[in-house]
Amino acid sequence: MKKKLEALIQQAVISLKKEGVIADDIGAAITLERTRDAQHGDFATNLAMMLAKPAKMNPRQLAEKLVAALPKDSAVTKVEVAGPGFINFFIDSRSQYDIVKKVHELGSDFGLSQIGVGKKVQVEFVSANPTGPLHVGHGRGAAYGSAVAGLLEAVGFTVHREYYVNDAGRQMDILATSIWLRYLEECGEPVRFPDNGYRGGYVGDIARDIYKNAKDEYRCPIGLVLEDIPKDEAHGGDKEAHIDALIARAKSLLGTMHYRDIFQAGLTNILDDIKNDLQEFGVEYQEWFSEQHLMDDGSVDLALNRLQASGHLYEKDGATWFASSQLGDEKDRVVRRENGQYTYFASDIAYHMNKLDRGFDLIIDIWGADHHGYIPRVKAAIQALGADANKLKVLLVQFATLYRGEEKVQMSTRSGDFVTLRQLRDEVGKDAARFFYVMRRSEQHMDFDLQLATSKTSENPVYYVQYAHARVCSVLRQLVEKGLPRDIVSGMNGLTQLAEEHELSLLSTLERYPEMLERAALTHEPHQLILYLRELANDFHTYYNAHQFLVDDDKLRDARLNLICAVRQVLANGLKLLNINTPESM
RNA sequence: GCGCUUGUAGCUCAGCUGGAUAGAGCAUCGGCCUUCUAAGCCGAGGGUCGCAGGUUCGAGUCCUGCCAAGCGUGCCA
Repeated sequence: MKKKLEALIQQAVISLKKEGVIADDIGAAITLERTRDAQHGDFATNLAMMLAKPAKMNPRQLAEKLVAALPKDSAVTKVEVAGPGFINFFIDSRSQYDIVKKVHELGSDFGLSQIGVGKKVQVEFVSANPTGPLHVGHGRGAAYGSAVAGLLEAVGFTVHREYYVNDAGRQMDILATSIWLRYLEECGEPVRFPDNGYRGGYVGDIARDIYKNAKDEYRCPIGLVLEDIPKDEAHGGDKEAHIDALIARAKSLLGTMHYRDIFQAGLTNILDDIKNDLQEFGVEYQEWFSEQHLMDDGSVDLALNRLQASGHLYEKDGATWFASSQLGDEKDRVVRRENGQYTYFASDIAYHMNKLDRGFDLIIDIWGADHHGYIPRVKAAIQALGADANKLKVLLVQFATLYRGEEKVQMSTRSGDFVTLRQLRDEVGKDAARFFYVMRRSEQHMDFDLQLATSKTSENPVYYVQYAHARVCSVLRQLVEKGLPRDIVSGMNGLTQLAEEHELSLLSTLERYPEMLERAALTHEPHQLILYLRELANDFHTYYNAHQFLVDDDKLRDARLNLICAVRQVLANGLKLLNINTPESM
């Protein structure tokens, strides 16, 4: 209907141009929107006001001329000029009934569109370091990322969901060393745990597993481990130097093979946990991409060679720098340290080169908002590799600030003091967690009160939407219990009986679903979908309280049942897209 | 200091990319169950859209300057 009206308006503009009322060269981007107030009809355009100035005409006069030039259409009952120059369209309510048939015919396909067909999009999200279990901050990225991916798929894009596994680098060494020290404790060595080590209980769990299987195989006397190690922070030293020395010591005492055993035990264990966690959260990936793999297959070298060849690298102070400041970054960045090691950024350049080489039309990275300063350098890298920086779209997710009632919860991965995603799921369930996470705009700060969210009796909006779905199911059960017949075809033929205000309102909300979905997908804003579902549920609950569905009049009953079944279908389509359950009873 | 983001009802947040009288959920107050599930519905109160200018027919939305908060500003990841 919206597209139809836009076409009509376009024709009116063309004919006015032919008459010379408006100059040919005036651009006319038609903005047609649904009215908020029923007095303003169903759709309205501000076109006359937009064109008034270039056409040198009074907006209301121009609006009158536009209306006069508008081709007749049976679906449009009235067109009027209002206010400062709005053109309001009133739609024949009979044409609105078609939506019920359409939903019924298309079923779970209703709302899908084709605008993304033929385009490949990569969505990389979560990508938390495998140094510990996912916490509630990652949960938001997971819910948001999978919702964005789902939306893009719904409008036709081919979506590749990917998790970048940071399985190389210093953090992983710190983890491995932490595990080894816990293991030594298990062996009975009097270990003093480093301030900068990973203190979470899972580290000890992994260490105990290793001890159970290997006994003393990896054991070294603690005296040897600590010999000549610089002081830790608690003793007036530098915690970074302390842990780095411990890592080096672990490697030298254990030897390459044994060190790798510990390292792998940590990586495998934690990564499996993350995979399992996300799966239970309803998040699926097409690919888990290993950073180490980029190192091993020479991609990092290749990427740097390409930057070297195009003149974007230089040497200074013994390190290799990327001249990103020439491509919009604040300053140049080191890619290879003085000690010969690549920086994290170097492998990230290689990773994005890899993404580009895979031929995606659009690359979406979803990051925590604390990484926003990183965007210019990655975009610079993409440009330096000869690609269009606009191919990369970085979406930021603000971390949720956690509260327990009034008290703010401090979180630190290192200290192990954090609420895990799994804990959250156990307490509030997958559905509530997903819904809650995606309810707000992603770049918006979000206060997450655990007491409220973990309270079973809390007024959680997800129940509100699910309840509407369950209620329709319940009505259909009642129909059977009362032994009443249902004739879908007759109901479709009798849709025009649905003239109550609540019914017309539902029809128009249903019709909005596809365009809402398209917008939510293209703007990467799943909260639009949540908002819509709450609105649809609200319309339904209001209708439910105002009118009886299982009335004696067969025709009317059939029509109403068809309407509420369409509501149920759309609720289900939206909830499934968000991977939230659609209970038949509650 | 500089950069990015945010500032809307007591609280948590929407606001369709510049439109008509700024909305919803909690919370507060008042109503609705012998009738398809009250996890629901109806109603009321509650606002200097951080502040001050500017752009124009029209600004919560755009531009500038302040104020406040968060994050970033490593040869960390």
